[in-house]
Amino acid sequence: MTSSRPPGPRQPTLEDVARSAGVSRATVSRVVNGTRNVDPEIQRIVQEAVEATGYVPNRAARTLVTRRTDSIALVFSVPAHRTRDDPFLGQVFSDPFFGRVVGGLLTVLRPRGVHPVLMLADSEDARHALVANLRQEHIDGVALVSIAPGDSLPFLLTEAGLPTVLFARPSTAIPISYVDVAQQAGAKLAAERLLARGCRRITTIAGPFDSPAGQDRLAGFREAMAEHGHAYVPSVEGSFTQVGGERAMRELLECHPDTDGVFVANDLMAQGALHVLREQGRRVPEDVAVIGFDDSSAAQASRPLLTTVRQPVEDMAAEMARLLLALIDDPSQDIRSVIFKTTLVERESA
Amino acid sequence: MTSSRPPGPRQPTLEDVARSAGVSRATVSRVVNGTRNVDPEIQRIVQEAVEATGYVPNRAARTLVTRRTDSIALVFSVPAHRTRDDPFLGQVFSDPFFGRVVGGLLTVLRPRGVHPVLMLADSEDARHALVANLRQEHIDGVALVSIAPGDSLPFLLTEAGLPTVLFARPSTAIPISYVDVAQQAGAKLAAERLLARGCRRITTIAGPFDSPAGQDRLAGFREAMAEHGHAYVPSVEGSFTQVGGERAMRELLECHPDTDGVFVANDLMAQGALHVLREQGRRVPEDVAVIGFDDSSAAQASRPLLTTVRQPVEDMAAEMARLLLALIDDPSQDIRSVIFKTTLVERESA
DNA sequence: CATGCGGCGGAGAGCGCTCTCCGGCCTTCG
DNA sequence: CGAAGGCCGGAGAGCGCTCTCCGCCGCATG
Repeated sequence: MTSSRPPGPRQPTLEDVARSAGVSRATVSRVVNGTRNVDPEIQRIVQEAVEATGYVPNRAARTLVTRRTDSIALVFSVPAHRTRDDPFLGQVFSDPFFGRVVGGLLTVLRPRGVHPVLMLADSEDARHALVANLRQEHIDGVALVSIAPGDSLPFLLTEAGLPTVLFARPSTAIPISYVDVAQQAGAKLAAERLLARGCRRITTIAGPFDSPAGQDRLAGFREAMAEHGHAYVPSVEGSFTQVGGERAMRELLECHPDTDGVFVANDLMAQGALHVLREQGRRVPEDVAVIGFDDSSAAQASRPLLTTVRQPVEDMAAEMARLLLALIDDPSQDIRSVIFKTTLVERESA
Repeated sequence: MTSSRPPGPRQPTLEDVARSAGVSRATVSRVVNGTRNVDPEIQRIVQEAVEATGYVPNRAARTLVTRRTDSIALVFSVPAHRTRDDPFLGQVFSDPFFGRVVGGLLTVLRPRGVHPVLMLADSEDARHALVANLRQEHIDGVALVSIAPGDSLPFLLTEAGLPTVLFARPSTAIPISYVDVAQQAGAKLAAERLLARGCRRITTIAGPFDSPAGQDRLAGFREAMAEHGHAYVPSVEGSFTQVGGERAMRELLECHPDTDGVFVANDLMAQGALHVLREQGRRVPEDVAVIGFDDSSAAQASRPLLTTVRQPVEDMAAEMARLLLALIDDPSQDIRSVIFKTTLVERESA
């Protein structure tokens, strides 16, 4: 562990630039950071010296004094136990959702020169290690995507005083900033669409009951249905995975063979549901209309193309980044939540 | 930019621990890093002092002297222009492949306490900025996934003397370490499978001709077919995306309506191909057998389930991490390549 | 008993940067 | 014409850590 880099051609330092430009270190620093008025002529000279020497500031040195790293942690907090439907660690990341979050974050982070450091919290140990890690001040803040029910991380992080923003409402009420979509309103869009199509025997495949998204979508859907006189909507819980959706759809068809419309709480499950419907000879949307949630890539990969409630994941992630950067700039800032609107993307399945 | 953190309760430093334990800074450092023999009794005392004070080493300070960051860059280098089939930045990341690489890397990186910093190089400017960035010594090495044809980054990185490992063979010969699969052997598996099934009018949807993977899979497939007396295999170039696969499949069916077996150079395209085949009333595998490549999540999301050539992406990524860490430990090391075997995953489509 | 040597703790010099403080100069105003 | 104030560059003190060097001590060896 004591390996230092071979001496080699040492990187130029501020000192070198200063000497080359015939000014003091402080002045070079000021020019490089644009931090105070510096005589234009001197500025030019310094710029040239920087070019000539090929100087790049050393981040560690800068961080040591500013206590700023210009890095944030992008943490995915996931359940410790793999479920039947999701046996692999890899699965967490093979969900396209993951990539969309990253993409959205980067649109905001890159122009500001902030780098995301990827971290995975998949056990209670990992969560604590992570907090210790973050206390090493090698990160300015945390963008947390938690899909672990009853996750302790939001709490641990706020407790540690780390600027944190969540993707999606925390499952227990905690004073913490987050971005989310209007889940219930989204579910309502789905309900209205199904009703407008003339569906009368409507059922739903819900997300896990221990996830806020699962709860909200189900609640929103039921409420909207109730408003239209449908007092009761049969539902089956699924695990937000494709095979979970298949299993749920089978169960639903068994108990409610006359189903003519299904709201499925996410696209992955909806994709599974479509497979089962086809397998059982039901035409979609003629016999059974299907609406998903997310508008993920699965929605366009499925046949028929999935009508779904669009969640603007990239925009949400971008906003998460903005909130986080603001919070880092001023930690005393009030916590905030930003709720995004959903839209119904009408394709073929409903 | 001049925001310092409010003073607050300062983090304990080595100095604090040393004082509390009644020893010198150096000794505490030695205990914390396990770097030299220290009297067991003193070791114990120091440990306790560390616990008592809640000390965590400051990474920036450590990095400043060791020139080690314990972070690597995970760089995705992608084409500047979006293609018709892939118009969005987000798409790069919504490919499940991305997540699988991350998952594999983490299995090796985490136990070693190394963090991946996510970076995206999507333009020539971005690539140069990235190199400058890396020269700030805020990263020990680079794991590069390049899907940009003729990418300059592998060259720029080696030139800059940064420890680098590629995922997949570089498109131009460059002295650089990489991991890859035996693409041609994989394509051969597909060929043999199709032939064994009795397919006689075999065609293929190739990947982009300017990507090594695209070339190799096509070459390997053709060679294997030739070995079995099939001198010529009609092929259409696709873009490695689902709609690219659809387009290619349509074209293929138009020119070669008697096709009874198709090797598709990746699963995403194969998924598109399956849709087109169904749409045109061809049964899979009875009328047309289809084999994909990758064994990505798309293979299991499609119906019929896709028979495909498995690429052990997670294992490859893990090996990439191992190679990189070794290279970082000893930069004078010879460059190496590790080639993984493919296997045929037999499902329903062939 | 003198000498050598290995083991182990302490002292202190940086790593490269930022930032406060100071002082010189120029401008401005009484 | 003198004092006050503003602007801008330089000096220098750290930030928290590692690591080399030094010196002490205890033991083995001649």
